[in-house]
Formats: sequence, structure tokens, C-alpha cells
Amino acid sequence: MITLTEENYIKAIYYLSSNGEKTVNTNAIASAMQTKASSVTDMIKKLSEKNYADYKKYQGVTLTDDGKRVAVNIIRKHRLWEVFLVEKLNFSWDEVHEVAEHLEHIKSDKLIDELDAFLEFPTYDPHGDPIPDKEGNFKHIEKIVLAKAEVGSTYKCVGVDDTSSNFLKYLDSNHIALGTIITVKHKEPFDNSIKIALENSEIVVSQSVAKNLYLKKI
Amino acid sequence: MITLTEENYIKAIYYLSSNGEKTVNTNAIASAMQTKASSVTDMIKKLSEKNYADYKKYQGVTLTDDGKRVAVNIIRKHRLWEVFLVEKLNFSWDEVHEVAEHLEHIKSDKLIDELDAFLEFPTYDPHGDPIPDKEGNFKHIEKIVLAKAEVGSTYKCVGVDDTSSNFLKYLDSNHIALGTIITVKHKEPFDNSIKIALENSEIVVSQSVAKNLYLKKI
DNA sequence: AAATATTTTTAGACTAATCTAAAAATATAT
DNA sequence: ATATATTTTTAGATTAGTCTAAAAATATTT
Repeated sequence: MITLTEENYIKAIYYLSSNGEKTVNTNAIASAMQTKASSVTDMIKKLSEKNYADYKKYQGVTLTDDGKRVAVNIIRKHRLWEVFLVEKLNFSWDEVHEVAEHLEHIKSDKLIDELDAFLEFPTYDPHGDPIPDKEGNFKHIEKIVLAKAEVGSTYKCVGVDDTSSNFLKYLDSNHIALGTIITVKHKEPFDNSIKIALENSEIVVSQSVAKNLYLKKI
Repeated sequence: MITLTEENYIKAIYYLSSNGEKTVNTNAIASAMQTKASSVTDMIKKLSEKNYADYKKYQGVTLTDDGKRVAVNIIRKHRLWEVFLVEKLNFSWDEVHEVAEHLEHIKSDKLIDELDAFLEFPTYDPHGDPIPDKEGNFKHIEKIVLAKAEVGSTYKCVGVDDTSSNFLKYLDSNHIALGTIITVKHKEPFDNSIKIALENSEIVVSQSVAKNLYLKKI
């Protein structure tokens, strides 16, 4: 049996290692889990004993195939619940995360398979992140970040990096959502801000916004 | 903050005291929770400190108004999730309980209010048990148990007492569901078995079945 | 009403997950 | 390459929930 806490550690390690690095270090996990390094050491020992992680003292940790399977399954559940909350229960995209954090730990294969079917097998969650299928395969989408988009080209908004409530509310108030068509008008070299055209407006967004918005060329 | 375990104890005490008795004794809780009496003593002390229960040593325990409010809210969530599982996710009535036991502990007012609306404010769960509204009010239905029904009268099946998988599967295989019309044909004094007529069949049910099936005269 | 049985509580121990503080290992700087 | 800083681990304690075994209270029997 795997505990809720173990699942959350595995998920954290998965996300930390998917950002490039091969092994994940203790302090990074501690800060992601909002806990102390000593607690992390205890937990990664346990995950290692249970064969969810490979770990050598002072050398950081990686997930085993078993550990990755657990992580992807939790991500699948999290994102399916997010789709449910937005499409069926009128949640906005900045409200879903917290509740999905709890729902993702409910253990029932039938529940998640039926939910998947009920939602008609969605492949992306409300933030544009891909939903892995039952076998754990992600649908890859070629996307670039607004900060690296070409002036003069037109794109479709396909996702966000930062899913914090503040950022999502900012996008809402500027009428940017998944699917929104965006044309890049101008890049300001001084502060890397970018002027973009939407359907009925032109706005200037800061570099921090531009780094967190994913686009696909159309 | 109330823990998952505390919620489960409160629910158990609520059910035990709703079957007539005023105070609930330690052993009854222990057997309902599948734990030991000593663990129960510890927990009811804690519930008492947190003002969810009134407790005097050796005298059993009762829920406070706060405790009852917690219990009814969990029951509301449990039954709404059961409706969701049966109506939207193709669960059968004998499969819902276990998953609902977990879903009932998810804490989000918006989630449960929206779920209620999505299901169009159901008043009964898949076993015929009433779903309390937001204020905790149950819709009362006048029902009798098949064992006490009159020979010759016709009834509608409105609920079950025992919700175990075995009993519900028995009912399924005999084509008895909520809403099924039943006419009582004969009571056998020797073993208290009862012959009933359904739409297309006549069957004899044992006393244990007759004690667990709720009917409403029509 | 005394003896016996049952129920409930207490005392002390265990596990999972956490913490602080100190020690050990590794990394960085001069 | 030695000293310093940082990271990681260990040691020992804490809390929630559980357990066993023994003690205390209550209930039942004769």
C-alpha cells in the first residue's frame, strides 16, 4: 500500500526531474513539499525501500519505472478531475487545482476509467497540459513560449506554465484563454515586454507573462 | 481542523445513535470502526475536547450539535457522490459505497454545491436513503418494511436497509430495484418467508430479505 | 450482597510523518 | 589545497492513531 504522503513526494520528484535534471536533490524536494530536508531524507529512504526511487546517500534521487508509473497515474487523475470541475461543475481554471489535489488520491480504477469516458477522453486539461492515457502516454504538442514568438506571426494560446491563481485571473481579465488567437505586434528590447493583438484589443504584456504563456503557430 | 479519522468516528457515532439509543457505548463504536475499545476511548476524549461529542467516563457518548452537523454533512456528501457514480459513471448500486467512503471526505463547499446542482438536487440516493439539504434537513418518507406489509396490498420499493454488495446483487438478480412494484401474495407462518408478485414473476423471499426491503403503499 | 462477568479506561509501546539541532559529506572560494 | 560554506544525513523528540495487557468501573448472576 502506498500512502497519500508517499504519492505526493513521488509527484514532486517527478515534476522536479521533468524540468531537465536527472537526479533531484533533497533541498529541492523540501522546498517543493514545504517541509524540512531531514523529513525528505526519511521519506526518500522509504521510497527507495519500496522501490519507487533509486537513492544513494548525498547523491540525490531518481524515480524507478514503478515510481514514474505512480506519478503519471496521479497526474492523469488530477487533470481528468480538473476537466470535470471546469466542464461540468462551473469551476474556473484558477479554482480547480486545490480540489483536484485531493481528488487525485482517490483510488478506484473504475472511477477514473468511467470519468475519462464521461468526459469523452479529453487529451488536455483546462491549463493546456496533456492528460496521459491509461498506459501513461502523453500526447505531445509542439508549443513555444510567447517570449520566443516571432513579431508578425499569429498563434493560438495552448497552455500556461504558471498555474497560480493570480496569473490565471490576470489572463481572464485580459480575455486570454485556451484557444485565444494572438498576433505578436512588437517586442520592446528595453524590458522584453511584448505588444500583442487579440480579437478586439491590443495589449502589452510583461516579460514574466510572456514567459508563462504557451502558443502554437497557426 | 477535523481529521479524516475524526470524521469517520463522528459518522459511526451518528449512525449508532440514530438507531434508537441515546448514548453510544465504546464497544459498539469499536466494532463499527473495526478497532479496539482502547482506541475508541482515546478518540472520544479527543472529540469531546473539540466539542463534537459529550462524554462522561464509563457513561457512553453522544454527539453535540456541532458533531451532528459534521455527521449530516458527510452523509450528504456521501449520498450525492453515490448518485453521481450511478447516474453519470455507470456504477451499479452495490459498487458505489466503497468509493463514496473516500469521496465524502473531500472538503470544498463549492464542489458539493455544484455537484448537487449538476445532479439536479436529488433527494434520495441509489439505495433510497434521503439526501439532507445544505441546512441538514432530511426529506422524510413514510416507508414500511416488507416483513410487515399486508397480504394482498401493492407497494413500491423505496429503499433498502442492508446495503451490502451481496444483498444488492441478490435484488438485482431477482429484478428488484428502487421503484419496482410489489404485491404481497402470501406470508408463510412457519419461516416468515413471503411470496411476492413482481411485474413478470412471482418469487418467495426469506425473512432476512423481507426485513431489509422498504416499501411504500400505493 | 457478594462473587463473577463484562465493559471501559489507563499505561506503556509502536508506526508514520514530522521537527530541531548537531554531525557528516560535498561543494565552493581563496 | 586548505578553509569556508552549503547540503545532506543522523539522532532524538513530537503528534495522531493504533495496539496489548492490566486495572478500574459497572453490570449480572446467584
